[in-house]
Amino acid sequence: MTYDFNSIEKKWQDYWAKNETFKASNNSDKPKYYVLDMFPYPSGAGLHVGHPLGYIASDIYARYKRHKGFNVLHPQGYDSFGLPAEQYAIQTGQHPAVTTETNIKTYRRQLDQIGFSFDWSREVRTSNPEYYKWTQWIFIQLFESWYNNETNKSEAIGTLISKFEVEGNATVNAACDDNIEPFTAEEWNNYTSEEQQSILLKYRLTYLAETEVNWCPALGTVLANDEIVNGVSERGGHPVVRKKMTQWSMRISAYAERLLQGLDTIDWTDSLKESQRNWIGKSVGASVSFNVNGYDDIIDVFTTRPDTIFGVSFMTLAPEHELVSKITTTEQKEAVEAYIEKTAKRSERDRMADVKTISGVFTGAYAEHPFSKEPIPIWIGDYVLASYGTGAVMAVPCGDQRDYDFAKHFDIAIPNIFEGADISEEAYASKDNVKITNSDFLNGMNYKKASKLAIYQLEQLGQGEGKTNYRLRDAVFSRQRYWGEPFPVYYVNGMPQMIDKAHLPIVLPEVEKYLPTEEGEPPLGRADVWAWDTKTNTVVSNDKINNITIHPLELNTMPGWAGSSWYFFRYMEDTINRGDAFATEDALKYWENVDLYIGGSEHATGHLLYSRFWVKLLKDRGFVTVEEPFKKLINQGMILGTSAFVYRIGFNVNIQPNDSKGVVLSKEEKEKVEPILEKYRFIKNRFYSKGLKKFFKKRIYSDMGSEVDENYVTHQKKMIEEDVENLKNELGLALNSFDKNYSINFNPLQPFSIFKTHVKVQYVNSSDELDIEGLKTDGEFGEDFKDAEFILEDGVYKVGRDVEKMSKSKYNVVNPDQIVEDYGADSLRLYEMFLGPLEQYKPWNTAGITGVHNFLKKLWKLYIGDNGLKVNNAQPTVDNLKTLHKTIKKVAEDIENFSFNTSVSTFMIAVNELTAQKCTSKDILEPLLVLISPYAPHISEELWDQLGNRDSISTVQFPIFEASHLVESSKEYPISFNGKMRFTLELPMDMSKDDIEKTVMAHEKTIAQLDGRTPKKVIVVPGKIVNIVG
RNA sequence: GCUGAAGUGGUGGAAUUGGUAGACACGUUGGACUUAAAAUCCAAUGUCCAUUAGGACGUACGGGUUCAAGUCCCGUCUUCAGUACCA
Repeated sequence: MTYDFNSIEKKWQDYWAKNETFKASNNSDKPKYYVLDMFPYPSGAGLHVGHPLGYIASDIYARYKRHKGFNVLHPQGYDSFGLPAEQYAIQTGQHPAVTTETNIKTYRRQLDQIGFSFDWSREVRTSNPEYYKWTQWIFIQLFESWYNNETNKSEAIGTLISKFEVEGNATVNAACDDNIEPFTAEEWNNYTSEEQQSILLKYRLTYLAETEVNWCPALGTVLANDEIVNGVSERGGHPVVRKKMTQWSMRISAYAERLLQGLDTIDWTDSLKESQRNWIGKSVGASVSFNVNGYDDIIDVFTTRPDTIFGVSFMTLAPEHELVSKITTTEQKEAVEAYIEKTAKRSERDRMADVKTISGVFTGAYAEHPFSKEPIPIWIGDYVLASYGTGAVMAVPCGDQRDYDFAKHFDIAIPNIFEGADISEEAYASKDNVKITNSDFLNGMNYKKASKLAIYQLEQLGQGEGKTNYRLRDAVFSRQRYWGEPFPVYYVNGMPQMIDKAHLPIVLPEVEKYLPTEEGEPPLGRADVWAWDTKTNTVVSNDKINNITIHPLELNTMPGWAGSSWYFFRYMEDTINRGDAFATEDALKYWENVDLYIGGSEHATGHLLYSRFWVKLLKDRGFVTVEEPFKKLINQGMILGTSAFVYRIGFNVNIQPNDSKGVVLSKEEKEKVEPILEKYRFIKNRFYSKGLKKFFKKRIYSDMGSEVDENYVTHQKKMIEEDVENLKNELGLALNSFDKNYSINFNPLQPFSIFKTHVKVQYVNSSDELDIEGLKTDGEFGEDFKDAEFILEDGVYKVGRDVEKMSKSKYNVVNPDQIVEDYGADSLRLYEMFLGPLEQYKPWNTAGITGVHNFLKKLWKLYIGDNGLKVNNAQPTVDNLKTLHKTIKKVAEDIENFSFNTSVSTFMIAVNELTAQKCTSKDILEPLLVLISPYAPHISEELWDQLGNRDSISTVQFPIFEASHLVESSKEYPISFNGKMRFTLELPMDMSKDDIEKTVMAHEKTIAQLDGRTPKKVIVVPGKIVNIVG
């Protein structure tokens, strides 16, 4: 019997599905363990070998935990709202729900064939109305909440209204908009309903506000900060501009401190926590108010260095600052306006890219120093960002490099307030090891003391206070897209109203086209049936809108992160109970939160921050009991593709007039010559093998002279002679017809250009040799290679290789389907783990899979011989037991440490040893299968079955390690001389230090090594090493 | 610039508290089996010197601590990732 992996894997996958082997129970005596993968977006391209990496790791862990006696929840689902399906819909007119369904089918088939132990009965899809009903419900909860800074948690909006009714807003300490006017209880009670609603919006955790958003014209939508990379959109790389729009926002900033503090309670990687800390960007300092001379206005600034208050020599406002136009003097008006116009034109991207250029204008106005009462000139400059802090800074050039550069550039005074600091070249930016001077009452103090006192004195003046600032901005929540969750919102007189929970879900309407309307409204603006009837509580036709009982519905949809911010709770609930709640109290109580979460690090500041925010809100409002969604998180590294390249060349030719005057070609002449030059600049149809590339690095053979070796010249000559001749002939013909004399010159430094083109990795074997015929007949490349000529080296065409991200456009994608068919899912699983540490980025190389595949064949042969099962009840030998228990120990440690690559090696060693030992003992081979089963479940189930077991191996107890089997009676001691190992010597384990020394010193090899010298010292570490010094 | 991670054979990688560097694989070379191929099995494989015995060098680079350093300390370089006028 041979190892027929295809039928074995099919058999067990069917068995697991039929018996619901991995269905989790919400009622169990066993301890719970929740293992979760970041759920995939089902793209049209299907899975490539990089995708399952994390799933395999989490599956091994889940299966291990089952062996360890845990009730394991290991679900999977789809993040099925998203841009690609919508883009596809725009192009083809196909409904995104249809393509999404097709893609999910492909994903499911691909996932199933890898043998994951998912509980599919709990699947979720964010685009299913029964799911997004609850996303809409959570949105309503956010709307119905405000953040009370006194209790440091969110409360129902009703508690805020009660306060307003009794005390007004003076005593309320809430996370809210900063432009709220104070009002009394009486005023509140006299406001119209609309005025009240408008005020409440400024307190709600999700609110409608006109915000500056990142508008991406190419995508026709708004993007969140984390969806922009280097000033362009993450998807597609389109430019992004600032634009004011009325949008739903999430008041995540209310949770900044708790999001920061919470990081200390969770087991995530340091780099991930650091990313979130940076994103939250807490800075502690003070706010200081400067009076503007001649006006009633004040300028508030935030500073982290209140101790340097006496070092202020100017102030800088962002060009967008609201006071600029008011305080600018007539003399400076023109310059200021010109500057504002100039900076407004510069895109955010330009401003970010160009950090070096210093620019700014004096407004002519002065502020008053709070202590010295000296006048301080007020400047504007675009190095101050309107969106951070108050959009104004107190500039302390001696202590801040940007202020320093600005002062130097505009020749503003740089007073030194640091004792003994040299500020002739740059600012002294460090807080440490320096005392304040020239600063009145702060003289002689260090940073800490001076800051404290400065804040105290500012408070006495009523011109400042201690303050903490966060970089974290509120998150824009509206998207001008079709394929996302509709908001459960309609508008009465422009004021948003929530639809009652009882009427959810509000289902995405049908539209004819998935594009924005001609008026620039989002795609939902095209829906004909998209109005809310408050009498019948149904969605009705738009033409019925009367703005009395029937109102327009919200046209935006929610962003991608809405559905993914809470899906981990949905899995906790069995499908049957999902109607009444997003998850029942019992389910939430039992599963609590995710014990292990595995996914990519690209979600560091998006999904992983927003989920934490929503969970904290749900906790505050009493819907869940946990403060954090993911206890432990591991980032799997990306599997990279090894791209293959073929090479083409071209000539860099110049045409020069023979007279020295350097007359250029006339227009007509140029027209004649250009096409010829173009033809040879890139010789399209000829491909050179990689090794021949080097012959094109240097000069053309004809002007090489004798300095170059024979080989070089002959090679190059052979290959390009014809081309050069043709080029010269064709050009010569053209040039001869001209009046002037021209000559053809190859660019002396770089006569050739080398071009590389991606080719499909499928046509390249493990020795980098290209299957030319396969490539030529590949339809996908069209005519590109059909008539091409391939110049070989040593009889073959060698491609160049480079490691890049796996992507369809780079032709380096490896599909797992083919691998599963050729080697089996168990081989794929083992190999993905064997590649290297989970967290690391690593290139894929299919050739190596034969190693793990051979291992599985050897494993099979250990159990099954030509005449069937070899396993018997033989008494295990000491060596058998040693091998087994060594393996148990190592594998258990590896899994706990997520070091899956090393356990695969351990299995190989174990099987190699047991094969050599000719082990047939069931007592050894049965537990070995349990060890291997999390990694290679199909073969393990099959052999387990053949050993006569009736039930699945999946919940069999993990073998128990017994140290007694590893106790050695002797040790192969390395004997080193001056730290260098020279030979080994087997000595009894219980031999004393002195005896070891005596035995070693008496050994002939020691004597030979020493060659008559007397050692200075002999180090003996029993059980470890002997080192002879001297 | 800042923050974080990393740098080990031809390749992926191993070495858990400082104690035999290169486990386990891939690849390569040679051999066995076969009419042949595939599959399988055996052997060699860090570099250099040497017929052998053996020796020298060797974990990015330069120093240091130690009987002993891939591992600890100081400095430098390179790569990758994140972030960036954040006051």
